[in-house]
Amino acid sequence: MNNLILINIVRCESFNFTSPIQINLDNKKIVKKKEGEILDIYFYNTLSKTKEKFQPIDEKKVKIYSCGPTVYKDATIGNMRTNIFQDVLRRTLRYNGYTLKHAMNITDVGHLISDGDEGEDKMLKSAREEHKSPMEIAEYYTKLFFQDLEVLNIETPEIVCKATNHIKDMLAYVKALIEKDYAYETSTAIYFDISKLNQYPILSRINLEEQKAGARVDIDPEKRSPYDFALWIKAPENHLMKWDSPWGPSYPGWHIECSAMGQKYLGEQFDIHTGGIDLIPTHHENEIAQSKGKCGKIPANYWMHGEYLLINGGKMSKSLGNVYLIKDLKKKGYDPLVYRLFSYSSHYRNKLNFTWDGIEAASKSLERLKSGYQLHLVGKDEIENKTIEEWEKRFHEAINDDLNMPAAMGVVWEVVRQESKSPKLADLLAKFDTVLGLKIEQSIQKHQEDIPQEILDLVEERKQARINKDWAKSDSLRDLIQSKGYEVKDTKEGAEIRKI
RNA sequence: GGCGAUAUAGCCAAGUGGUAAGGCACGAGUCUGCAAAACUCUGAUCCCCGGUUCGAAUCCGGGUGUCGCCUCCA
Repeated sequence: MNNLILINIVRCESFNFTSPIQINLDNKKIVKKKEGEILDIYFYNTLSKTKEKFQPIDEKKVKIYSCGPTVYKDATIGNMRTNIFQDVLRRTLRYNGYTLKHAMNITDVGHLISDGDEGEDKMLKSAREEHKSPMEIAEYYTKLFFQDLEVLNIETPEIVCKATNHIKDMLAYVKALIEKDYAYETSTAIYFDISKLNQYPILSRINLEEQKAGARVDIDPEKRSPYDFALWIKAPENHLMKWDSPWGPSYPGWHIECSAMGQKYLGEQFDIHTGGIDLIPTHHENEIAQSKGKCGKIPANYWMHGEYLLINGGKMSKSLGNVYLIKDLKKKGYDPLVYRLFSYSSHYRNKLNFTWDGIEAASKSLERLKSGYQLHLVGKDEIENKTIEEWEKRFHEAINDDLNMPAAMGVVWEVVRQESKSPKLADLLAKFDTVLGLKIEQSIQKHQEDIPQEILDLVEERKQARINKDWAKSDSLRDLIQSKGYEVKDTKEGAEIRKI
């Protein structure tokens, strides 16, 4: 096992634009606690199905594990909703004075698919379709993923770990499970034996006896229970991604990477485990099973899950052609931070319905928010500290109440709308923005197309006409510009041109 | 078939026992050569039926609708 060899992996060394561990310097910016500012935090815990008071293992440092992206395809705005939720969680904990140790995996080993191409690995499918090596695919999509995080102002976790860099750790984990008799070998794989657990499943209230096991999937006759899951899979001959192991050329199962890396970086028990709601019944259930088998413990004390983003009231799917990416927002001229604000219109545990009308509404809101901030910045009114403290407390209570962003935004708008304008209120909004992450201090980023010289000339001509107060000419030029596909608006800073 | 979620103004959405936050749209107004932007103001008794209570959107029972999961999935 010490002589771990990569088989058939092309250019795996080149996949190093992110090192296994990234240190995020931003994490040093800690909001200091003042006297009387300490408030309890409450999180909904999927384990208990209730909202619980948050009590970290360490007094000051919170350890979090997030299930990260599988990098064989584009990350959708749905994926990004979960990432925004996780980022708000980070920022809220820091607002409360905690430091963070947050680990996120990059799944660069594919998993079995069951929708048609039986047994073909997703990573390999992408590789075949795009005529690239699996590592090139992974590198490409990982890069795109981090670009999305950046434009959404989502902080990079302190630790980012790739599955393929931790094969050794996973193998050790599986070996330990076999030694403790929680796993068994068949002709095709190493399976986890759920009958050895005192309780399975833990997160879902499902009676396994009543489930029609295997009704929609072929049952492997060698499995002791239909719910036993693969820890390690023996690779077919033509399989591209495989590693040497005590069971020959093979590759890891879906759940083992999170267990192995989570334990490696955060220990046998840490504070919070996050992910999308869809991970509950299978992935997180099995992660818990693995950890109970190896360490006798549930790995995290709090399990937090983000709900789905719906598209026009239904599920996002390729077949319906309603899969949207962050770049689609940019194409339509929206700052991706508009999507971030849009996500605050609903609580993270509720479904949120994506519509372009909703994005347009959020876009207007973001502009107004920024404008409100600017108005306060140059204000001269006096505001009592007591009033500010009151707002601050209400905002703080909202975010500490299981990240209730819609309620928090209510407080934000009260401050924005406040009749008395004062830089103190601008400061308050800036403080709120350490959690919101909307960059309200910056002017809005318009993703404008390059404006042709012809249009620019017409705009200049119109500018002269306006100086001469030749309104008829000015208006006819505006019509002409519009007929050529551009819209011109007069602002304090001059004409603003936008492609229609 | 099993599990779960949800139903609040035109749209999005907080609120979990004391008489409905907020955003967008609409409308009115201020400003502006006009338009746009910006700013101010304006709207709902909470899916239906029954119950508990001094009092329910909020608790209980029964309906109805919508959505998700049970297969890889944020």
